[in-house]
Amino acid sequence: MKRKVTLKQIAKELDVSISTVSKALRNSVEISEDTRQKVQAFAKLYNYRPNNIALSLKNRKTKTIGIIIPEIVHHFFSKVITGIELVANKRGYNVIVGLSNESFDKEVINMQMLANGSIDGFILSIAKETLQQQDYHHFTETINQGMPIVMFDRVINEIPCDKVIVDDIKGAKLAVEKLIGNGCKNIAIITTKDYISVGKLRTQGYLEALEDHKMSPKSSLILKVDDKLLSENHLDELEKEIEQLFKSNKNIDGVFAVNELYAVTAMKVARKLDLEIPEALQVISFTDGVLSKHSTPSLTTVSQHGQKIGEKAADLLINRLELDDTDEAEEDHYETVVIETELIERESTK
Amino acid sequence: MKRKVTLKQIAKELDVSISTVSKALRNSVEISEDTRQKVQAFAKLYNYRPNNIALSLKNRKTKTIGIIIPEIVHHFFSKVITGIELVANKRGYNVIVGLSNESFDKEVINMQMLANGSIDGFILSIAKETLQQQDYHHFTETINQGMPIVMFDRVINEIPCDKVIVDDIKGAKLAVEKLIGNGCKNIAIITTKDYISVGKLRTQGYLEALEDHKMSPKSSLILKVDDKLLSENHLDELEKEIEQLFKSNKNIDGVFAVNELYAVTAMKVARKLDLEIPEALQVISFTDGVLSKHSTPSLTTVSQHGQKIGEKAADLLINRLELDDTDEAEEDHYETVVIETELIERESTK
DNA sequence: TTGTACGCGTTATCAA
DNA sequence: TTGATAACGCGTACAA
Repeated sequence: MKRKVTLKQIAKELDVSISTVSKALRNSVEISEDTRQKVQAFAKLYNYRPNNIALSLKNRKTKTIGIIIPEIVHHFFSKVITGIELVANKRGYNVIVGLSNESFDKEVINMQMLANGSIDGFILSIAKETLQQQDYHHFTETINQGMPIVMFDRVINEIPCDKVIVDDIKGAKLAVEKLIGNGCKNIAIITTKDYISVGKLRTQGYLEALEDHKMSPKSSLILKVDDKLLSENHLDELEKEIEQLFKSNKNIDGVFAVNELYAVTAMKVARKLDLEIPEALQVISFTDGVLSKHSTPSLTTVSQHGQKIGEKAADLLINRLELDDTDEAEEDHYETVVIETELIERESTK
Repeated sequence: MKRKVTLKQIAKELDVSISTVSKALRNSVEISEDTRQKVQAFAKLYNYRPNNIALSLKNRKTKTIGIIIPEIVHHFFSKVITGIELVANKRGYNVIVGLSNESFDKEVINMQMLANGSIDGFILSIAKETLQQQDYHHFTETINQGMPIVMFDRVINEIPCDKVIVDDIKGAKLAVEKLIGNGCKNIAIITTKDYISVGKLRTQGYLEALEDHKMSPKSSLILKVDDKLLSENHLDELEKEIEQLFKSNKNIDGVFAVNELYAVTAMKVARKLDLEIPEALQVISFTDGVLSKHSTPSLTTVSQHGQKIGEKAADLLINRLELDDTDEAEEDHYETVVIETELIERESTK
């Protein structure tokens, strides 16, 4: 077992100084052709690679991006990571992942672990618990220490950082307008409690679309599901709530769900109640994931382009990391990029 | 913007030496109660945290695990990551993720990037292309340099390292025997080409189950799909192949698919051909993911317990990393842990 | 053309 | 009880 070879070892072996080796490897003109050859040959033979950690310490940058997301078993988030990783690697960065598991404490701890030199900046989406508690000191502190953050999807406007979001309101409007255009008169929404910003915004889009078309929203058609029910363990309760919704509003002919799971579950309940899709009931969901594509019938969705979000977030972060320190104007100017949503029509609508 | 505070700055500020500060913070008895208090108060005020990179350089370990997987937008792999992250964090490690995107080159490059000091060891699942080319030098080289690897799911027996696998053969037998027990006489398998080791093993389990029950396998019932068709862009072709299978073998009454997508697609084709599930056709799939749970009908599956695989892999790796260097017996002894599969019965079987 | 010295932030050892 | 020094691996300014 040959340990990783260092400059020092090469130097000793070849009986030259460390800096000579270093220079020779970087093709410095200071070094004679002769020794350069010799050193490079030796280095190649022993498969020399500079130690990243030493470089990080020296350069005071790690070329690593920290990602903090609520969970990874989630089509949207893993798409975002794919996008981040793609751009990061292309630009010479690595990606280190922390999961908050929707918990405030884990989010804080994870950020602390990574902020102590392990990474150059964060890309993150905020945990539900953090959003509820509205305690954002760990973000501001991180930023104050000079470590940039890019937030995506679940963001806080007040925090000074770059952001990548989808236009949830517009996307929701798009969906609801599609239902209206298809002749739906009584459109229900299945959404989350308001402290989930995206849920709130999508609800807002729903309401705006109705108002724009002179359809007065009815509170009985707005189902705000407790997000505990999002967990796989509470599908039954979710079903019951939706069944209740359908039964007490027999005239529902359109459903807009703020995520795939709600939509798929709604379709399941509809089937149980013998509501034909899309004839008697049309369904549109936010978030274009695997479920939508492969459900029966397949779901019309508002796609958020998760990968594009990740790519954009990574570009924003790396751009900032590689800003000239002199450019103070740029440093103080934060961008909020909106990634356009897209309506993908499938079988659940006419 | 206050930069991260270092020992040096604290020392200067308090007019003591760096080593005094260091010791005071680690509660060394060498330091007087007085200065200890003073230093700790100051450190707390300025929110001092030791720099990870410096520690890594000094200790020659990073407390970071490198994960290389083919893709992350995949229920199984993200479950595994969840498991790894869980154990890693609990044991004080971070997790850095590289995606091979099923490409040999990206796998090699990613490993090289990380192996230069960024991490202490790898947990990985091998890219398809690597399996095809059967070029494993990057694994052996990494191991020879003293960096341990734990492989999961897609593994190579010949490589000396710990491994975590599911018993694909047994799992497949379980599934096929369930179909046989339910009265199926003509069971088809939809699998991958043989170079995908898990596909091959699951096929073997299928064959063994048939033979154990004196049912002679028919080659016409074995559909080996080109894995190009696994991509979302080629669903049509996949459907056609499966439709062809069903049409030329009208007596098929059971299908065992080696992954969810094949199974869901098979069900879709079955519906098109008016084959009732589970009355006329029963379907079982390997890999328990979101699709299985929410498809119509929901799928009976062989669950691989991805999270458990991740947890075990992380434990194996960290155990090895924290082995006493003296224990050579342990060092040379590699373990292969088999995570039991479990048949989860849902609506697609009787 | 080559080598010395320094610093990145930390800890361990040894000297004062 | 405190401080100076070396070392982890690297690159570079400067000296030889």
